[in-house]
Amino acid sequence: MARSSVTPETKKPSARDRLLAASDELFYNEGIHTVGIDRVIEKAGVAKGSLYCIFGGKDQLIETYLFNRHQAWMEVVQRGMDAADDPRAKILAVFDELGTLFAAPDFRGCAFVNATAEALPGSPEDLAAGKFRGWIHELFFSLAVAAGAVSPRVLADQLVVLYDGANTTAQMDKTAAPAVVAKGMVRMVLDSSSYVS
Amino acid sequence: MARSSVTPETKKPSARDRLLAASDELFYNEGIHTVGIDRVIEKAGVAKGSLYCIFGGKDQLIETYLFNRHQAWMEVVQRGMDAADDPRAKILAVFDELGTLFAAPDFRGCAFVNATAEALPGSPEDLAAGKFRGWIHELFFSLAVAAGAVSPRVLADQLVVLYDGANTTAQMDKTAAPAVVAKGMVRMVLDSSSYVS
DNA sequence: ACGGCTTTGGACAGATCTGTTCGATATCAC
DNA sequence: GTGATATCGAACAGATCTGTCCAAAGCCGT
Repeated sequence: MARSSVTPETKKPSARDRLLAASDELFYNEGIHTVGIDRVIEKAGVAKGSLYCIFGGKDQLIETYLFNRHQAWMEVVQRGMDAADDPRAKILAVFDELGTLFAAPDFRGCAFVNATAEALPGSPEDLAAGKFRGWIHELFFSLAVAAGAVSPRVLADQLVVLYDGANTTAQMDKTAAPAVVAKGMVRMVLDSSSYVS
Repeated sequence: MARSSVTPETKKPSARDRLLAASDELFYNEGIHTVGIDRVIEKAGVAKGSLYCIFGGKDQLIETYLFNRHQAWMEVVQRGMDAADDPRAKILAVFDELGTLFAAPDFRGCAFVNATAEALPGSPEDLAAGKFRGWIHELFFSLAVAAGAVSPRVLADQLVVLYDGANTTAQMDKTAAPAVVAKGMVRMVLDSSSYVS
């Protein structure tokens, strides 16, 4: 998944990349606190010493894991929005991307919501989640502005709730349907909010 | 909070109840895997032997913790709905209760969503979350039917997404506002869905 | 007051966790 | 090849975790 450094596509990935791939899968699937370092290095096929040489500790590994998740998801969303022309279509495209995300067999909810569930305030997980939330809010606010909504703040808040709702419902009920349900409500709030253009 | 057995209100609570009060606070605030048994028994002021005599192990303590959370929340919602007369008002009442929940200083999201974040499939947490989800869906579906919606299934699905969205957004952004935002969208979907009566 | 039950405190076992250390080995640039 | 660097393997330390055990002390109904 999320490659951190620019590694040539040839040969076997570096220890760092194998570590990141393994921690991504394990942390996401089973939870950050649930998974020990030993599980990660075993899956990555990397010596424990290398992990502490490369990352310095579990905390930094977690940080990088969340950073890469953030980065990868931003890129997916960006690509989805690029394929749409007008702001309204871009907003809907975000929820389309959510739909394909939910349909992935290993979907287990938003990594940041899950990390927050087992994070103490001020922990690396909490800080990463804060950055992610900032991005989400900026994304929907700028889209709401671009869409020419009379109250972009209101529209953005609604979109955030629908985004989070789709995510959580899909995770808890193990179905991709909430993406469609949320998209319907997105159309509703878009229609209810008056446009300038 | 959630008292499990019928204990007289006099004197100091039983070891079992102190254990449940402590685990409720610790598990909810810091996560289930994050908190060890020692923390729980220390906060409860109970010997470790008592815990294993009363509950048999951490798993059963977790089960009871989640069971009581489910029970307590059901009662709050029920009381809120009882104070409303028509189905539409009952639906809105659920989101009002969410609002006061979010405003509580120790709100940290839905206990079942958080538990699922660190739970493996088939674990006690996962099973408890499944029961909770069943209740949520039944609740909104029966309310949708009672409200005379043309497609109660559709309305119920929308309400579930709005419920989950309000919860998650409030948790992640540490604000009670999503209850109001969601309530606005609830009115929207209620108005869009045609009524028989 | 007595007997049954709960609870206590603390020691103990075994597993697992993070993190450290270090000599041996693989890899790669030159 | 040679040297620098990355990585390995494995043992080790110290903390923490769940769970067990048991004799002593407290509590409660009768």
